[in-house]
Amino acid sequence: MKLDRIDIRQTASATDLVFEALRKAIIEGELAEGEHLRQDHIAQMFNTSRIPVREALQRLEQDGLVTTQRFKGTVVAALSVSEIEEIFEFRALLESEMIRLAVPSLTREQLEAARANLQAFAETTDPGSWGEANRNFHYGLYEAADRPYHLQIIRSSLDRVDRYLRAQLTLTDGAQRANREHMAIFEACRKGDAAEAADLTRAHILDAGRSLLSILEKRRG
Amino acid sequence: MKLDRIDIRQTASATDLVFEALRKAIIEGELAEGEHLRQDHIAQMFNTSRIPVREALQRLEQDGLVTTQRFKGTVVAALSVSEIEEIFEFRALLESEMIRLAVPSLTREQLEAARANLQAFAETTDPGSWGEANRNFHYGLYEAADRPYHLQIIRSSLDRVDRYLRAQLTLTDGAQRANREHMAIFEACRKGDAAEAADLTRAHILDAGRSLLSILEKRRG
DNA sequence: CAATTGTATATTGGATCCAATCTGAGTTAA
DNA sequence: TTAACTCAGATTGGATCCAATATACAATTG
Repeated sequence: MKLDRIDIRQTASATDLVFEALRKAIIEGELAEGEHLRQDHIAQMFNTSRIPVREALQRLEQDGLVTTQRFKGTVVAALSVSEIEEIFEFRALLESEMIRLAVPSLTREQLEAARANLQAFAETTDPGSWGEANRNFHYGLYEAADRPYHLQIIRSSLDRVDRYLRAQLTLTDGAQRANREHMAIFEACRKGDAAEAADLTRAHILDAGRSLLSILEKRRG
Repeated sequence: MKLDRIDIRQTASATDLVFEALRKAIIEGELAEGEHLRQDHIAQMFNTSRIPVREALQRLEQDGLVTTQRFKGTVVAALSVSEIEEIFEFRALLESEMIRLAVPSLTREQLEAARANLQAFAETTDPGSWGEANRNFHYGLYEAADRPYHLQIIRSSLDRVDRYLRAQLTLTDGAQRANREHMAIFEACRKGDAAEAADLTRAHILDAGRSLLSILEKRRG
Protein backbone atom coordinates (compact mmCIF):
# COMPACT_ATOMS: atom_id res chain seq x y z
CA MET A 1 0.00 0.00 0.00
CA LYS A 2 1.26 3.43 -0.89
CA LEU A 3 0.24 6.30 1.29
CA ASP A 4 0.58 9.95 0.49
CA ARG A 5 3.03 11.63 2.76
CA ILE A 6 1.10 13.69 5.19
CA ASP A 7 2.96 16.31 7.13
CA ILE A 8 1.93 15.95 10.73
CA ARG A 9 4.81 18.08 11.94
CA GLN A 10 3.81 20.49 14.64
CA THR A 11 4.29 23.93 13.20
CA ALA A 12 3.74 25.86 16.40
CA SER A 13 6.24 25.66 19.23
CA ALA A 14 5.33 26.30 22.84
CA THR A 15 7.06 29.63 22.45
CA ASP A 16 4.76 30.53 19.56
CA LEU A 17 1.67 29.64 21.54
CA VAL A 18 2.68 31.60 24.61
CA PHE A 19 3.69 34.57 22.49
CA GLU A 20 0.43 34.68 20.57
CA ALA A 21 -1.69 34.29 23.68
CA LEU A 22 0.13 37.02 25.58
CA ARG A 23 0.15 39.31 22.56
CA LYS A 24 -3.58 38.91 22.16
CA ALA A 25 -4.21 39.49 25.85
CA ILE A 26 -2.17 42.69 25.82
CA ILE A 27 -3.64 44.04 22.59
CA GLU A 28 -7.16 43.40 23.76
CA GLY A 29 -6.50 45.06 27.06
CA GLU A 30 -7.06 41.99 29.20
CA LEU A 31 -3.73 42.60 30.83
CA ALA A 32 -3.57 46.02 32.40
CA GLU A 33 -0.61 48.24 31.65
CA GLY A 34 2.08 47.91 34.29
CA GLU A 35 0.86 44.43 35.23
CA HIS A 36 3.64 42.09 36.24
CA LEU A 37 4.12 39.01 34.06
CA ARG A 38 5.66 36.33 36.28
CA GLN A 39 7.44 33.64 34.32
CA ASP A 40 6.48 30.88 36.70
CA HIS A 41 2.84 31.86 36.73
CA ILE A 42 2.59 32.02 32.94
CA ALA A 43 4.47 28.75 32.56
CA GLN A 44 1.92 27.04 34.80
CA MET A 45 -0.96 28.58 32.85
CA PHE A 46 0.39 27.01 29.66
CA ASN A 47 1.65 23.85 31.29
CA THR A 48 5.22 24.36 30.16
CA SER A 49 8.51 25.29 31.70
CA ARG A 50 9.74 28.85 31.94
CA ILE A 51 11.96 28.52 28.88
CA PRO A 52 9.27 29.09 26.23
CA VAL A 53 7.79 31.82 28.40
CA ARG A 54 11.05 33.69 28.52
CA GLU A 55 11.48 33.38 24.78
CA ALA A 56 7.98 34.72 24.23
CA LEU A 57 8.70 37.64 26.54
CA GLN A 58 11.80 38.48 24.50
CA ARG A 59 9.67 38.68 21.38
CA LEU A 60 7.03 40.80 23.09
CA GLU A 61 9.66 43.19 24.31
CA GLN A 62 11.07 43.54 20.82
CA ASP A 63 7.57 44.50 19.69
CA GLY A 64 7.30 47.07 22.44
CA LEU A 65 4.39 45.38 24.17
CA VAL A 66 6.25 44.71 27.42
CA THR A 67 9.29 46.14 29.15
CA THR A 68 11.81 44.17 31.15
CA GLN A 69 14.19 45.17 33.90
CA ARG A 70 17.03 42.82 34.64
CA PHE A 71 16.33 40.68 37.71
CA LYS A 72 13.11 42.61 38.32
CA GLY A 73 10.89 41.17 35.70
CA THR A 74 8.58 42.05 32.88
CA VAL A 75 5.55 44.31 32.91
CA VAL A 76 2.98 45.23 30.29
CA ALA A 77 4.26 48.37 28.58
CA ALA A 78 2.63 51.64 29.52
CA LEU A 79 2.65 54.38 26.91
CA SER A 80 2.82 58.05 27.79
CA VAL A 81 0.39 60.46 26.21
CA SER A 82 3.06 61.81 23.90
CA GLU A 83 4.02 58.29 22.82
CA ILE A 84 0.41 57.50 21.97
CA GLU A 85 0.12 60.79 20.13
CA GLU A 86 3.21 60.02 18.10
CA ILE A 87 2.03 56.55 17.15
CA PHE A 88 -1.27 57.91 15.85
CA GLU A 89 0.63 60.45 13.81
CA PHE A 90 2.81 57.65 12.47
CA ARG A 91 -0.21 55.54 11.58
CA ALA A 92 -1.86 58.45 9.81
CA LEU A 93 1.21 58.90 7.62
CA LEU A 94 1.67 55.26 6.83
CA GLU A 95 -1.91 54.16 6.38
CA SER A 96 -2.89 57.10 4.23
CA GLU A 97 0.00 56.26 1.91
CA MET A 98 -0.98 52.61 1.99
CA ILE A 99 -4.55 53.26 0.89
CA ARG A 100 -3.28 55.58 -1.82
CA LEU A 101 -1.17 52.73 -3.15
CA ALA A 102 -4.01 50.27 -2.77
CA VAL A 103 -6.86 52.09 -4.51
CA PRO A 104 -5.65 51.75 -8.12
CA SER A 105 -5.27 48.00 -7.68
CA LEU A 106 -8.49 47.21 -5.83
CA THR A 107 -10.34 44.33 -7.44
CA ARG A 108 -14.08 43.91 -7.49
CA GLU A 109 -13.70 41.05 -5.00
CA GLN A 110 -11.67 43.17 -2.61
CA LEU A 111 -14.23 45.95 -2.79
CA GLU A 112 -17.00 43.47 -2.09
CA ALA A 113 -15.08 42.10 0.88
CA ALA A 114 -14.56 45.64 2.16
CA ARG A 115 -18.26 46.32 1.87
CA ALA A 116 -18.96 43.19 3.89
CA ASN A 117 -16.39 44.15 6.51
CA LEU A 118 -17.90 47.62 6.68
CA GLN A 119 -21.29 46.08 7.27
CA ALA A 120 -19.87 43.69 9.86
CA PHE A 121 -18.32 46.58 11.78
CA ALA A 122 -21.59 48.51 11.69
CA GLU A 123 -23.53 45.55 12.99
CA THR A 124 -21.08 44.63 15.71
CA THR A 125 -22.50 45.47 19.10
CA ASP A 126 -19.96 43.63 21.21
CA PRO A 127 -17.18 46.10 22.05
CA GLY A 128 -14.74 43.22 22.28
CA SER A 129 -15.21 42.58 18.55
CA TRP A 130 -14.85 46.12 17.28
CA GLY A 131 -11.11 45.95 17.21
CA GLU A 132 -11.05 42.96 14.93
CA ALA A 133 -13.81 44.26 12.69
CA ASN A 134 -11.94 47.52 12.35
CA ARG A 135 -8.75 45.71 11.37
CA ASN A 136 -10.59 43.57 8.86
CA PHE A 137 -11.99 46.59 7.08
CA HIS A 138 -8.77 48.58 6.86
CA TYR A 139 -6.31 45.75 6.29
CA GLY A 140 -8.56 44.15 3.72
CA LEU A 141 -8.23 47.27 1.62
CA TYR A 142 -4.50 47.52 2.23
CA GLU A 143 -3.98 44.04 0.80
CA ALA A 144 -4.42 45.51 -2.66
CA ALA A 145 -1.29 47.62 -2.21
CA ASP A 146 0.74 44.41 -2.18
CA ARG A 147 3.25 45.81 0.30
CA PRO A 148 3.83 43.13 2.95
CA TYR A 149 6.50 45.06 4.81
CA HIS A 150 4.37 48.19 5.04
CA LEU A 151 1.49 46.07 6.27
CA GLN A 152 3.63 44.40 8.89
CA ILE A 153 4.73 47.74 10.30
CA ILE A 154 1.15 49.01 10.19
CA ARG A 155 0.02 46.00 12.19
CA SER A 156 2.80 46.43 14.68
CA SER A 157 2.05 50.12 15.22
CA LEU A 158 -1.64 49.41 15.75
CA ASP A 159 -0.77 46.60 18.17
CA ARG A 160 0.90 49.11 20.45
CA VAL A 161 -2.13 51.36 20.78
CA ASP A 162 -4.97 48.97 20.11
CA ARG A 163 -6.00 48.56 23.73
CA TYR A 164 -6.31 52.33 24.11
CA LEU A 165 -8.17 52.61 20.82
CA ARG A 166 -10.68 49.99 21.91
CA ALA A 167 -11.36 51.98 25.03
CA GLN A 168 -12.02 55.04 22.86
CA LEU A 169 -14.44 53.10 20.66
CA THR A 170 -16.28 51.86 23.72
CA LEU A 171 -16.37 54.91 25.93
CA THR A 172 -17.52 57.52 23.43
CA ASP A 173 -19.52 57.69 20.26
CA GLY A 174 -16.28 56.60 18.60
CA ALA A 175 -17.75 53.52 16.99
CA GLN A 176 -20.53 55.49 15.29
CA ARG A 177 -18.12 58.10 14.03
CA ALA A 178 -15.69 55.41 12.90
CA ASN A 179 -18.48 53.79 10.99
CA ARG A 180 -19.39 57.01 9.17
CA GLU A 181 -15.75 57.57 8.32
CA HIS A 182 -15.40 54.01 7.10
CA MET A 183 -18.30 54.53 4.75
CA ALA A 184 -16.70 57.64 3.33
CA ILE A 185 -13.38 55.86 2.86
CA PHE A 186 -15.11 52.97 1.19
CA GLU A 187 -16.95 55.30 -1.15
CA ALA A 188 -13.70 57.00 -2.18
CA CYS A 189 -12.18 53.59 -2.85
CA ARG A 190 -15.17 52.55 -4.91
CA LYS A 191 -14.86 55.72 -6.97
CA GLY A 192 -11.17 55.02 -7.44
CA ASP A 193 -10.21 58.35 -5.86
CA ALA A 194 -6.92 57.46 -4.22
CA ALA A 195 -6.13 60.97 -3.01
CA GLU A 196 -9.48 61.33 -1.28
CA ALA A 197 -9.24 57.88 0.28
CA ALA A 198 -5.82 58.83 1.61
CA ASP A 199 -7.04 62.14 3.02
CA LEU A 200 -10.04 60.49 4.65
CA THR A 201 -7.92 57.74 6.14
CA ARG A 202 -5.50 60.27 7.52
CA ALA A 203 -8.34 62.25 9.08
CA HIS A 204 -9.96 59.06 10.38
CA ILE A 205 -6.85 58.05 12.29
CA LEU A 206 -6.06 61.52 13.58
CA ASP A 207 -9.67 61.93 14.70
CA ALA A 208 -9.54 58.74 16.71
CA GLY A 209 -6.21 59.82 18.17
CA ARG A 210 -7.57 63.20 19.27
CA SER A 211 -10.66 61.62 20.77
CA LEU A 212 -8.52 59.11 22.62
CA LEU A 213 -6.18 61.76 23.95
CA SER A 214 -9.02 63.80 25.38
CA ILE A 215 -10.21 60.72 27.23
CA LEU A 216 -6.75 59.98 28.55
CA GLU A 217 -6.23 63.53 29.72
CA LYS A 218 -9.42 63.37 31.73
CA ARG A 219 -8.50 60.00 33.18
CA ARG A 220 -4.89 60.74 34.01
CA GLY A 221 -5.57 64.26 35.17
CA MET B 1 31.84 58.89 55.83
CA LYS B 2 29.06 59.30 53.35
CA LEU B 3 29.48 57.81 49.91
CA ASP B 4 27.46 58.57 46.83
CA ARG B 5 25.46 55.62 45.73
CA ILE B 6 27.08 54.09 42.72
CA ASP B 7 25.13 51.59 40.74
CA ILE B 8 27.38 48.67 40.00
CA ARG B 9 24.53 46.51 38.82
CA GLN B 10 25.25 44.81 35.54
CA THR B 11 22.86 46.33 33.08
CA ALA B 12 23.61 44.02 30.18
CA SER B 13 22.58 40.39 30.31
CA ALA B 14 24.26 37.69 28.28
CA THR B 15 21.22 37.77 26.03
CA ASP B 16 21.78 41.47 25.39
CA LEU B 17 25.41 40.95 24.52
CA VAL B 18 24.74 38.08 22.15
CA PHE B 19 21.89 39.95 20.52
CA GLU B 20 23.91 43.09 19.94
CA ALA B 21 26.88 41.20 18.58
CA LEU B 22 24.83 39.13 16.17
CA ARG B 23 22.79 42.12 15.10
CA LYS B 24 25.94 44.06 14.32
CA ALA B 25 27.44 41.15 12.43
CA ILE B 26 24.34 40.75 10.28
CA ILE B 27 23.88 44.46 9.60
CA GLU B 28 27.50 44.86 8.61
CA GLY B 29 27.33 41.89 6.32
CA GLU B 30 29.86 39.78 8.20
CA LEU B 31 27.36 36.96 8.26
CA ALA B 32 26.26 36.02 4.77
CA GLU B 33 22.56 35.71 4.05
CA GLY B 34 21.37 32.16 4.42
CA GLU B 35 24.21 31.34 6.78
CA HIS B 36 23.26 28.88 9.50
CA LEU B 37 23.49 30.15 13.06
CA ARG B 38 24.12 27.11 15.26
CA GLN B 39 23.14 27.68 18.86
CA ASP B 40 25.94 25.57 20.21
CA HIS B 41 28.56 27.28 18.14
CA ILE B 42 27.43 30.78 19.12
CA ALA B 43 27.17 29.78 22.76
CA GLN B 44 30.79 28.66 22.72
CA MET B 45 31.87 31.88 21.02
CA PHE B 46 30.36 33.89 23.87
CA ASN B 47 31.23 31.41 26.56
CA THR B 48 27.65 30.94 27.67
CA SER B 49 25.02 28.27 27.47
CA ARG B 50 22.51 28.06 24.63
CA ILE B 51 19.77 29.76 26.65
CA PRO B 52 20.87 33.37 26.08
CA VAL B 53 21.65 32.50 22.47
CA ARG B 54 18.15 31.26 21.88
CA GLU B 55 16.67 34.35 23.48
CA ALA B 56 18.83 36.56 21.29
CA LEU B 57 17.72 34.63 18.21
CA GLN B 58 14.07 35.22 19.15
CA ARG B 59 14.73 38.94 19.23
CA LEU B 60 16.57 38.89 15.93
CA GLU B 61 13.74 37.02 14.31
CA GLN B 62 11.23 39.56 15.57
CA ASP B 63 13.37 42.22 13.89
CA GLY B 64 13.38 40.27 10.64
CA LEU B 65 17.14 39.76 10.63
CA VAL B 66 16.98 35.97 10.83
CA THR B 67 14.40 33.33 10.04
CA THR B 68 13.82 30.16 12.00
CA GLN B 69 12.32 26.83 11.06
CA ARG B 70 11.23 24.60 13.86
CA PHE B 71 13.79 21.84 14.54
CA LYS B 72 15.82 22.99 11.56
CA GLY B 73 17.44 26.07 12.92
CA THR B 74 18.03 29.71 12.26
CA VAL B 75 19.59 31.35 9.22
CA VAL B 76 20.45 34.92 8.36
CA ALA B 77 17.42 36.34 6.55
CA ALA B 78 17.65 36.70 2.79
CA LEU B 79 15.56 39.40 1.20
CA SER B 80 14.09 39.08 -2.27
CA VAL B 81 14.54 41.91 -4.74
CA SER B 82 10.95 42.98 -4.30
CA GLU B 83 11.32 43.02 -0.52
CA ILE B 84 14.39 45.22 -0.78
CA GLU B 85 12.59 47.47 -3.22
CA GLU B 86 9.66 47.81 -0.86
CA ILE B 87 11.83 48.66 2.12
CA PHE B 88 13.55 51.44 0.21
CA GLU B 89 10.17 52.81 -0.77
CA PHE B 90 9.11 52.63 2.87
CA ARG B 91 12.25 54.41 4.01
CA ALA B 92 11.77 57.14 1.42
CA LEU B 93 8.28 57.81 2.74
CA LEU B 94 9.20 57.76 6.38
CA GLU B 95 12.52 59.56 6.29
CA SER B 96 11.33 62.34 4.02
CA GLU B 97 8.51 63.00 6.46
CA MET B 98 10.96 62.82 9.35
CA ILE B 99 13.27 65.46 7.92
CA ARG B 100 10.29 67.65 7.14
CA LEU B 101 9.32 67.48 10.79
CA ALA B 102 12.90 68.04 11.91
CA VAL B 103 13.89 71.09 9.87
CA PRO B 104 11.81 73.71 11.71
CA SER B 105 13.29 72.60 15.03
CA LEU B 106 16.92 72.26 14.07
CA THR B 107 19.19 74.05 16.51
CA ARG B 108 22.46 75.66 15.63
CA GLU B 109 24.24 72.87 17.51
CA GLN B 110 22.43 70.17 15.57
CA LEU B 111 23.30 71.86 12.30
CA GLU B 112 26.92 72.09 13.34
CA ALA B 113 26.91 68.40 14.29
CA ALA B 114 25.36 67.57 10.92
CA ARG B 115 28.06 69.53 9.14
CA ALA B 116 30.70 67.60 11.08
CA ASN B 117 29.02 64.27 10.25
CA LEU B 118 28.82 65.30 6.61
CA GLN B 119 32.53 66.03 6.65
CA ALA B 120 33.25 62.76 8.45
CA PHE B 121 31.35 60.82 5.81
CA ALA B 122 33.20 62.59 3.01
CA GLU B 123 36.57 61.84 4.59
CA THR B 124 35.84 58.23 5.38
CA THR B 125 37.80 55.95 3.10
CA ASP B 126 37.18 52.71 4.94
CA PRO B 127 34.07 51.11 3.39
CA GLY B 128 33.36 49.42 6.70
CA SER B 129 32.77 52.83 8.29
CA TRP B 130 30.51 54.34 5.66
CA GLY B 131 27.43 52.75 7.09
CA GLU B 132 27.92 54.29 10.50
CA ALA B 133 28.91 57.70 9.10
CA ASN B 134 25.80 57.65 6.94
CA ARG B 135 23.60 56.86 9.92
CA ASN B 136 25.23 59.58 12.00
CA PHE B 137 24.47 62.21 9.40
CA HIS B 138 20.84 61.31 8.80
CA TYR B 139 19.83 60.32 12.30
CA GLY B 140 21.55 63.35 13.78
CA LEU B 141 19.19 65.53 11.77
CA TYR B 142 16.18 63.40 12.62
CA GLU B 143 16.78 63.93 16.34
CA ALA B 144 15.34 67.40 15.97
CA ALA B 145 11.97 65.95 14.99
CA ASP B 146 11.68 64.57 18.53
CA ARG B 147 9.81 61.48 17.35
CA PRO B 148 11.40 58.48 19.10
CA TYR B 149 8.95 55.95 17.70
CA HIS B 150 9.44 57.13 14.14
CA LEU B 151 13.20 56.99 14.66
CA GLN B 152 13.01 53.48 16.03
CA ILE B 153 11.12 52.26 12.99
CA ILE B 154 13.51 54.09 10.70
CA ARG B 155 16.45 52.36 12.36
CA SER B 156 14.77 49.00 12.14
CA SER B 157 13.99 49.42 8.43
CA LEU B 158 17.55 50.43 7.66
CA ASP B 159 18.85 47.50 9.69
CA ARG B 160 17.14 45.12 7.31
CA VAL B 161 18.80 46.48 4.18
CA ASP B 162 21.98 47.98 5.56
CA ARG B 163 24.24 45.14 4.44
CA TYR B 164 22.98 45.50 0.87
CA LEU B 165 23.32 49.26 1.03
CA ARG B 166 26.92 48.99 2.16
CA ALA B 167 27.66 46.81 -0.81
CA GLN B 168 26.15 49.46 -3.06
CA LEU B 169 28.27 52.20 -1.49
CA THR B 170 31.38 50.10 -1.96
CA LEU B 171 30.87 48.61 -5.40
CA THR B 172 29.84 51.71 -7.30
CA ASP B 173 30.35 55.44 -7.12
CA GLY B 174 27.57 55.31 -4.55
CA ALA B 175 29.61 56.94 -1.81
CA GLN B 176 30.47 59.95 -3.97
CA ARG B 177 26.91 60.41 -5.06
CA ALA B 178 25.68 59.96 -1.52
CA ASN B 179 28.08 62.64 -0.42
CA ARG B 180 26.81 65.12 -3.01
CA GLU B 181 23.25 64.38 -2.01
CA HIS B 182 24.09 64.77 1.66
CA MET B 183 25.50 68.22 0.94
CA ALA B 184 22.31 69.23 -0.83
CA ILE B 185 20.17 67.93 2.02
CA PHE B 186 22.30 69.75 4.53
CA GLU B 187 22.04 72.97 2.57
CA ALA B 188 18.25 72.71 2.47
CA CYS B 189 18.22 72.14 6.23
CA ARG B 190 20.47 75.12 6.79
CA LYS B 191 18.16 77.30 4.72
CA GLY B 192 15.20 75.99 6.72
CA ASP B 193 13.51 74.68 3.60
CA ALA B 194 11.69 71.64 4.99
CA ALA B 195 9.92 70.74 1.76
CA GLU B 196 13.13 70.72 -0.23
CA ALA B 197 14.97 68.73 2.43
CA ALA B 198 12.15 66.19 2.31
CA ASP B 199 12.20 65.96 -1.47
CA LEU B 200 15.97 65.58 -1.53
CA THR B 201 15.90 62.92 1.17
CA ARG B 202 13.24 61.02 -0.70
CA ALA B 203 15.28 61.17 -3.91
CA HIS B 204 18.46 60.24 -2.02
CA ILE B 205 16.94 57.05 -0.68
CA LEU B 206 15.20 56.07 -3.90
CA ASP B 207 18.43 56.71 -5.84
CA ALA B 208 20.38 54.39 -3.59
CA GLY B 209 17.62 51.82 -3.88
CA ARG B 210 17.63 51.92 -7.68
CA SER B 211 21.42 51.70 -7.81
CA LEU B 212 21.35 48.76 -5.42
CA LEU B 213 18.70 46.94 -7.40
CA SER B 214 20.64 47.21 -10.62
CA ILE B 215 23.63 45.64 -8.87
CA LEU B 216 21.50 42.85 -7.46
CA GLU B 217 19.92 42.10 -10.80
CA LYS B 218 23.34 41.71 -12.36
CA ARG B 219 24.53 39.53 -9.52
CA ARG B 220 21.50 37.32 -9.21
CA GLY B 221 20.89 37.15 -12.92
C1' DC C 1 10.97 56.01 67.12
C1' DA C 2 13.56 56.24 62.77
C1' DA C 3 17.03 54.47 60.15
C1' DT C 4 19.82 50.78 59.24
C1' DT C 5 21.11 45.91 59.08
C1' DG C 6 20.28 41.09 58.75
C1' DT C 7 17.57 37.35 56.86
C1' DA C 8 14.13 34.56 54.58
C1' DT C 9 11.57 34.17 50.47
C1' DA C 10 10.31 35.12 45.76
C1' DT C 11 11.85 35.80 41.29
C1' DT C 12 14.87 36.07 37.50
C1' DG C 13 19.25 34.60 34.73
C1' DG C 14 21.79 30.90 33.23
C1' DA C 15 23.67 25.89 33.01
C1' DT C 16 22.87 21.28 32.33
C1' DC C 17 20.28 17.45 31.03
C1' DC C 18 16.82 14.80 28.28
C1' DA C 19 13.55 14.23 24.39
C1' DA C 20 12.10 15.14 19.67
C1' DT C 21 13.43 15.89 15.10
C1' DC C 22 16.42 16.43 11.22
C1' DT C 23 20.22 14.89 8.15
C1' DG C 24 23.03 12.04 5.63
C1' DA C 25 25.52 7.87 4.66
C1' DG C 26 24.98 3.14 4.02
C1' DT C 27 21.77 -0.75 2.83
C1' DT C 28 18.17 -3.15 0.57
C1' DA C 29 14.71 -4.24 -2.70
C1' DA C 30 12.12 -3.48 -7.00
C1' DT D 1 20.07 1.92 -11.27
C1' DT D 2 17.21 4.04 -8.25
C1' DA D 3 13.99 4.70 -4.91
C1' DA D 4 12.82 3.55 -0.35
C1' DC D 5 14.43 2.19 4.24
C1' DT D 6 17.60 2.11 8.51
C1' DC D 7 20.21 3.89 11.81
C1' DA D 8 23.74 6.89 13.97
C1' DG D 9 25.18 11.49 14.77
C1' DA D 10 23.98 16.36 14.90
C1' DT D 11 20.88 19.84 16.20
C1' DT D 12 16.95 21.97 18.18
C1' DG D 13 13.00 22.28 21.80
C1' DG D 14 11.97 21.94 26.42
C1' DA D 15 12.49 20.58 31.56
C1' DT D 16 14.92 20.80 35.59
C1' DC D 17 18.35 22.48 38.51
C1' DC D 18 21.47 26.04 40.53
C1' DA D 19 23.18 30.83 41.14
C1' DA D 20 22.39 35.80 41.40
C1' DT D 21 19.48 39.44 42.62
C1' DA D 22 15.47 41.77 44.49
C1' DT D 23 11.98 42.38 48.02
C1' DA D 24 9.69 42.34 52.25
C1' DC D 25 9.97 42.11 56.92
C1' DA D 26 12.00 41.27 61.48
C1' DA D 27 15.86 42.67 64.40
C1' DT D 28 19.00 46.09 66.03
C1' DT D 29 21.11 50.29 67.14
C1' DG D 30 21.46 55.14 67.77
